[in-house]
Order: sequence, then C-alpha cells, then structure tokens
Amino acid sequence: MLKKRYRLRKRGSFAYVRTHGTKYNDRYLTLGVVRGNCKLVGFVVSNKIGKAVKRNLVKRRMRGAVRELWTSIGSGQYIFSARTGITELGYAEIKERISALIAKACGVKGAAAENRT
RNA sequence: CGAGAUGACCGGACGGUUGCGACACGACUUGUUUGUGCCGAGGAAAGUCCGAACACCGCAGGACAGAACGCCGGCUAACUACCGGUGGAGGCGACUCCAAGGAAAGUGCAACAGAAAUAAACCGCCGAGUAAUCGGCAAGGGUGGAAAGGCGAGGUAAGAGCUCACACGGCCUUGCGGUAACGCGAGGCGCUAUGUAAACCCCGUUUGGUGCAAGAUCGAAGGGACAUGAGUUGUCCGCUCCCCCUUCUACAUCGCAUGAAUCUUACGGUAACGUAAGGUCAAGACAGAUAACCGUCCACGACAGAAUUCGGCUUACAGGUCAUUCUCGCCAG
RNA sequence: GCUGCUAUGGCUCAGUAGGUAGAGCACGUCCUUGGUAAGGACGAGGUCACCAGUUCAAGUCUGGUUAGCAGCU
Repeated sequence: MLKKRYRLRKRGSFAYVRTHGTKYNDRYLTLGVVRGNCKLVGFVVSNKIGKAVKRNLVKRRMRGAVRELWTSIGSGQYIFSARTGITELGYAEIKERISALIAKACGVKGAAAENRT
C-alpha cells in the first residue's frame, strides 16, 4: 500500500491537475498528469461506481497496483479516476491497465510538456 | 419420518510472504525518518423513522397556532420503543397480527345503484270506492358496504317492540373476582341511535429551535449605523442587548473515544429490567486506514464498510447451529 | 454527514376537503387538396414508481421500500 505522504490529498491539488493536466483514457480508467519535482498520486472513485463496499475495494486495488509499479513512475502529480464497470475487473486486470497508462504517460512526456506551455 | 411455531446464536477457519492507519516505547541523520510492540469495521456499521446525551441560539418566559401520541399495568436517563395482560382479527393447532379514546358536543362526506342514504314508500299487503283515487302498513321483493336490531309466538283489516318469551344484541343499576383494562353473574328498561375521527373536530397527555459541517480558540477587507436593527420556531405578548451585515483567506488544535459501556457470576422479577461482586479498555480517520498473492480444510462464503455517542424501530441477507421447547399429520409398536 | 422535494399516456404537466383519470404536443385512420402543410372528424394508448394498512371505496389518507433531483460545506 502507498504511504500517506506520497498521496495527493488537497482539494486544490485535485482541481489543479484536473484543469491543467494531460489526460489519458482507458475503458475503465482515466489518468491525469501534471509534471513536477515531487511524486504524488491521487485516486478518484465517484458515487456512480457503486456503494461504499465496492468503492473502497476498487480504491484499495488501485493503490495496491500503484505501489507495486512505483519504481516505473516518473515524477509528477497523478490522478487515477475510476469509470463505471471497473467493479467487474479483478486485481490483475486493474494492474495491467494502470501499467499501460503509466507507460503511455511517461512515453510522451516531452510532447505533453510542450503542449502545456 | 414429514410439515410447521417460538426464542437465542454464528456470519468462513488455520498458516505463510508483501503492504496500510492510530497509539506506546526506543534509535539518530531531528522528520513527509526509522525499528519493535500492540490494537484495527457490523449484525445490521445501512435507512435516518423515533427517543436521548452533548453543544449553541442573551434569558429559555407566556398565550394561541402547529405537531406527535391515545385499552390497562409495568420498565427506562428518555420514548410513540420494549415487556406482561385485556379486548378484537386470523390459523385445525403451536402461535401470530392490531395507530385499540370519543360518532346521543357539533360540522362535513357517503359516488354509482336504489322509491328512499338519515331519509319513508317503487313493486307490494290491507281497507274504502263502480272507477279514478284516498287512507293505513312496513312483513315480503329488489339496490347497496350500510335500509330504524335477530328469531319465534301472540295480536291485527293488513301490519308494526304494539305485546310477550329468549343462556341473543344494546343501555341503566348492582354483586363477585382483578391494582386496572376487563371478565363472570343478577335485576330493570321495549329500545330512539347507519358508516367514516388513518375527514374536520372534542377530550386527555407531551412538545422552544437547530444540529458535531453543532460549537470553542486563532484573521483581514468593505459597507451600514444611534434607533433602526438584532436576539434561528408560524403569529402575538413579555424581556434583553449595543453594535450589525457582507465578502474573502486558512482548515490547524480541541470537540473525539471510560460510556445511562460491556462480559461473567449470584440474587429479585412471568418478562422488559433492576441490584451486587469481579473482570476488560477493545477503531478513531479527515482525499478518509483491512488489501494482494500462496497453501490446507469445509457447508465453497450472502447482505454489506465506523465518521459525535448511546437506547430502539425499519429494511437487506448465502448458509448454518442450539433448545428437558411447543403444534399438526402419517407410519409402526 | 445533515436537510428538503418529486415520481400520473411516448414527452410536458393538471388532478384538494377520498367516489369510474384529464389537457396540450406527439401517434393512427378518415375528410379536405392536383399534392404537402395547416384545419376538421374519429380513435388508441395508464398496474397513477413499488409493498402493506385505514375505508364500502385510495392517484388522493397513514406507514414502509426504491429510484431521481436540489440545498448546507
């Protein structure tokens, strides 16, 4: 599991990433990224996903996956948003999809930075 | 053996690796550090439907309105909950269910059907009359959820509680039993009275508002202003205050985890529950902590995630366990 | 976490002192026109979100459930 100090926690940070970040989409996940020196990750699981038990389960799995892939992530602020239907996936699938998104984001790092400025 | 009834309980287990949150004790590089120990979701944590604690609203006052409840007795911090009884309804039964005061205080409503709906005469019956028609009656028919008690006898022109009987219904008086609701009897009164109060209402009881995003501590700017205004309920009265309003920033610390707590035993009580003794401290976050993988076993795992805290209610739920428990049916002896 | 509101034909809505559920648009058939639109006539379409209760009778009254919407920060 990810320690608290590596997680994105402030309301303002979420708003910043959402408006200024580059987005990468998947069938079940959305990733928003802003480059920076520190390395912070946030998770969004909305009410649409399900009731409290399902939401918590999804959130835990996402955190667990990110922890295992921690070394492959570059510095910056990340937000993973869950989309409807994700409750049908197992842990392994979620992990695969997250790693694919991370690869995509880190691969086009330079281009994303140019577009932003 | 099968079908049920009632009450209580459990809610995968064990082991290994990696990982997360709070707390305690250490370490040194003194902080977004690290090591060890210990603890870490539920019977409903849910819905937010009642009742409280606690906090604030200057005081927490009054009246009306509004709201809730409504057989009796207990229990409780409190309650509309709970327990026991009474009455009623359902079931062959064990047993279950019931917002269960007042309809002669008043008002409203009762569609359609039906002659007529709180009111009396369509068909009908009887009498008078040649007949038209007039008078008497409410037994029978039919409508309706409901038609001025039921059934029998007497009585009559025909009929009618008009009169009488009833282990019938109602009202009044009274005896016995019960704390009481009420029950079981006795006597009297021929007896007018439909339903609806989960329609307004009447009677009785209770009730100030807002809710931990309550609130306490810590800022800045702008505007109004000496009687306006404000003081969190709809209206009014009373009382009080001198400052009030708006916007923005910050989201830290406290509130915040020992409590009407819970477990065991004993005693009292039919029970809810109470009393005494002893034991236990057992989540406390603020983008919000329980996951991933593997192995073994079985019934192959449902509903579902704490957010101020308790007592209830309601709703969801795979499967399973227990009881000198209770009922019905079938078979055998 | 807390507090409110709504649910009626395909769509937008009425329906207040319980008594056989209505309007507009849309839809179908016919008339009108050389044809279309407009207009006219007729018609179909409803478990009144769901489950119980009160009542002779419930869209309406009472309790519960489920969806959806809004506000408080």
